[in-house]
Amino acid sequence: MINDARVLQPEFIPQEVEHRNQEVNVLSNALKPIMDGQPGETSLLLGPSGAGKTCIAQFTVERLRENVLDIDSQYVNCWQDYTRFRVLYRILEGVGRTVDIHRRSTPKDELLSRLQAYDGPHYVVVLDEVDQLEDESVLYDLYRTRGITMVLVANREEDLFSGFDERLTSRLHSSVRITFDKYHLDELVAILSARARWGLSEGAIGNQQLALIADAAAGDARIGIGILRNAARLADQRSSDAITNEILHEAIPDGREEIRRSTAAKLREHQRALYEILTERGEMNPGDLYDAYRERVDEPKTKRTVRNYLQKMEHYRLVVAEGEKRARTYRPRERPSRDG
DNA sequence: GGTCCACAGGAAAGATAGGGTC
DNA sequence: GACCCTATCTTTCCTGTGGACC
Repeated sequence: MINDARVLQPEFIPQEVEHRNQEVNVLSNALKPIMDGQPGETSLLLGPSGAGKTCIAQFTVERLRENVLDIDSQYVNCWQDYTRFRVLYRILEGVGRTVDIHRRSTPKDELLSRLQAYDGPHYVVVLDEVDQLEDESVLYDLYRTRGITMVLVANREEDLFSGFDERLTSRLHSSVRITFDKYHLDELVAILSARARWGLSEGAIGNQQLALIADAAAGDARIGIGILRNAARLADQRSSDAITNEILHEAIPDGREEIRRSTAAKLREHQRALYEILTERGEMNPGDLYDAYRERVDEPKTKRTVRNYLQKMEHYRLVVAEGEKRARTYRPRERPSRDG
């Protein structure tokens, strides 16, 4: 059933992309000056989750690397590397300059100085989920660093710029913007069909089943690929030659839920306790939530720390905070539905 | 309108932990 | 091993805000 499991992984970068030629062309043009030894234009990729932003950014940079001999590139997920130190560290890592940098004994200014002293080939840095950065000043520093071209990936422009200071906003306003829409049903079917062709044995899945997955994914390619992966795994476990409708009905809820589960799995003990309380009880006010949290854990953190945790979980898109001041409530973010 | 209370979130200080130096 | 440096996490203190109650 599964010939190549890599193509069903979310981080897989395909050799060819479906239905995003225009976006690839715009980004390629923004990066084109690099081919002549000039810096590329800062690019901003915007759009909803699963619309192909990350994939297109990495695909285009890879294609550039095939055409330019002297070029370095690095992908940084700001969701995981959200501090200034970690972003700079990850970028230096991309050019092998972290050998003697230690997490807790190297001042972050040293990291920036080292990056500014970089005199190697032109360096393209893809900063994914850039709206999750704790300290956006690192973007300004990177903007001013010679030899670095930034490709920024975010969901919503308003959310991104709301946290930036004027200096940075005015710089980024002149960047190349590429907006991604959700995939249409037939586009998603084509993407899934390609993945099935590359990763599964012939005849493993039919068009009707692909359409079912695409319909359930509601325009989100990550969810669609997740469902396909789950379905293939289930079929494999049952020694079935093909993914049937029956298998799909089992795989669809799991595929939708998988992204949230993997995010929740990264939470620390106290954060997870809060998240579990909210998923068990639904919407709660901060006081009740804190009381329940205190009962659940052995050594509870202070209210202020819990507020920080909740803020972080809101950023992770696990929790929704509604209302202000005394009217504030928290609830777990609903499962993605077909209605979006 | 005044007061109380619950809440958010900023600032600063303290605690913690990893690594370097002597 | 003691001490220093640093990033990161946590706590404490504080201000501002808005709803509830009188």
